[in-house]
Amino acid sequence: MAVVENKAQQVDEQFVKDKETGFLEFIQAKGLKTTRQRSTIVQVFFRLRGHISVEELLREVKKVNPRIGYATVYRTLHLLVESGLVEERRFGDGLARYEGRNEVEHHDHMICLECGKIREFSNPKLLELQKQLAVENGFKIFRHRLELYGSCEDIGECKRTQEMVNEA
Amino acid sequence: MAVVENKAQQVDEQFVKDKETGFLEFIQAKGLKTTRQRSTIVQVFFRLRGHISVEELLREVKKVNPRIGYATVYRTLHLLVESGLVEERRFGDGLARYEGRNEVEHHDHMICLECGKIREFSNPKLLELQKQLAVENGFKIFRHRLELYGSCEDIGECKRTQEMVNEA
DNA sequence: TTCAATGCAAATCTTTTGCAATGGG
DNA sequence: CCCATTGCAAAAGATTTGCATTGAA
Repeated sequence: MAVVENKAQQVDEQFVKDKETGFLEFIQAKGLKTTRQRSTIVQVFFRLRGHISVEELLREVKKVNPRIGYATVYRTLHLLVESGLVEERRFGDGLARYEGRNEVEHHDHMICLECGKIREFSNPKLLELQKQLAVENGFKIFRHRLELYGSCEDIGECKRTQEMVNEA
Repeated sequence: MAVVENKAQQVDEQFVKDKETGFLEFIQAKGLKTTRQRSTIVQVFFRLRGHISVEELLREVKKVNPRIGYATVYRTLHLLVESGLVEERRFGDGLARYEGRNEVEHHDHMICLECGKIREFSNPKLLELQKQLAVENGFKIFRHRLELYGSCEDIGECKRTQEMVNEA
């Protein structure tokens, strides 16, 4: 088991390192400075998976360097978005979440209103249809966002999760 | 011209009255009270078109009754959303916008990042495809949101708008 | 009469900003 | 050395809430 974890960690570390390199290139191209704080934040961010809120990120960042505060995390996150490595999302609760780009090429979201689980999906026909509709309207798409809100109860996911929560 | 405006106003008033009735039914079904403020806010809201921010709504509401404040507008808006007559939307600038339901049955949005214009569109094939994808994932859709971000420059809308702004 | 609704101000929550101190290039 | 970056705290902006007063049923 320790071996498997090490393997996974190595893969992760390569992924994280690539992202960090990409960010440093962006930083340097803009004539900005590389700092310990920025490196820490970027590394911690790309070790996390999913849709990360600023609060979650700061909590993890503080484990590495407790002196880093909200301001620096916000500022670095904005740079990450500007660099194109990260996307900002807002799902309804008024608070931004951030997601590393290219974890999967592109995807949309199904958000379960019962259990809060967020599932990712993607479909080429959908992209094609969107592009077609844009052309019909003389509109050029830079990016899009599609969110399906509903319930994943049908496949028992919800109930299972709820029960696990209740049992805990 | 005055005649045309009257005609339009009459149609509007019928629409507004229908919405208000629907809201009062909801209020009474919940055992809540109908108040002057709530009527005012609902009427003013449904006379407006488009994607209305709380600030915009309050400004208009104050023209009718200047004593009404943010709190009541927020609270009434929440009731309207709960009643299903109104939908809340968030486009990226961190501030909620509200839109009357059924103005058009359902529609999605194209948001121009150059000029900020928001165009509505809708397409049955899109709905069909979404439903199909949901079924494949054992997911039941209650509602969805699709936003295309890009540019409407191609059809000259942007430029025209920009020039008008510059000339002003 | 009773209890929900209102209006105001204060509180909260997320995000941004000013500024003195720090530190990269 | 110079100027961008940091950390803190204060500010800003959107939304919610506590509470005394008002008003609908």
